[in-house]
Amino acid sequence: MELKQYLTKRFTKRTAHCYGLMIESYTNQTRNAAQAKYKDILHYLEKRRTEGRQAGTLHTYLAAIKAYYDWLKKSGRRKDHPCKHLRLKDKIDHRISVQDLFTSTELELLLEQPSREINKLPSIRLRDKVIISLLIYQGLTTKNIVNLEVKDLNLEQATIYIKKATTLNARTLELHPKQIMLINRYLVEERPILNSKQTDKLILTRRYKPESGSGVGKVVKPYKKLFPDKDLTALAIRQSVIANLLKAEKDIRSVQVFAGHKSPMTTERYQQTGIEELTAAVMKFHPLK
DNA sequence: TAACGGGGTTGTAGCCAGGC
DNA sequence: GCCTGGCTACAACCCCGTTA
Repeated sequence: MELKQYLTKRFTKRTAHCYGLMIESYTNQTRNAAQAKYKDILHYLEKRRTEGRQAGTLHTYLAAIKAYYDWLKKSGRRKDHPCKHLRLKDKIDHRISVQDLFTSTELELLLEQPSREINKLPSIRLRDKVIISLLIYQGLTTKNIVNLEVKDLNLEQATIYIKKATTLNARTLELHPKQIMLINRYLVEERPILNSKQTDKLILTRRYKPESGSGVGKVVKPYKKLFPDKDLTALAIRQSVIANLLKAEKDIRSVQVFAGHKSPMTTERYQQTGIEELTAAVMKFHPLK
């Protein structure tokens, strides 16, 4: 069995692809990689570490390398596994940088900004506003937004159904009063023009196709200049919504359901005590060297 | 020809599950 | 309850094709 075939069989398409690239990088940079020893693998990882790779990335590289030697062993090309029990000491930082998040007032500001205007193409001004509203009121991920269908909306009951994603639970969320009219206008005025291919997806591109995901980031990008000290992304908006909700409600369980987190541990990462908040602010403006 | 979207590539971060 | 390993989604970037 060839390596590519082995990876595809063992992992998902995406992971197999990533691991394939990482293994290629490893074998290109390691002399006689197929017969490499424990110290050769450490040397390679150290090299990546000095290049500034984050702990999470190093763990991913090691997982790919382990898969490579699993394949060599399984296919009879090698008898031993040089790094089967290798564990990295690099710790992955799971903390959310709460000091870089946005307040509810700042987020509402996004919805009040004029939309980008592009000539000679179908208007997507309302579509962009709908996307912004789903980010700042429901804290959806890009994938959540892309997967939305018209039937997931219930404007009469002011709710929206968010489908289950790989790592997030399904949930039904309330729509903000400001969204009802906005979404209705999008459905009546813009979407019929964009929907020449008769798809059920809610968010469509000006090329008449369902939104693939890259467009969500592009909707957010023009507003980055409003917050020069922070990094405005779709993900940062979601994190802000969750953190603000936790701050206001202090009820982890309801915030967990809102965010779609499978584990309350994930939601807890967004919680921050006053001391931690203060420390974060000090570190941001007066970093200790 | 400019502007845009789509798709591929690459590196990073989020999330979950399981072990200790 | 914390830590770690593993998987995958996301963001940034780039290039190419399409459209006006």
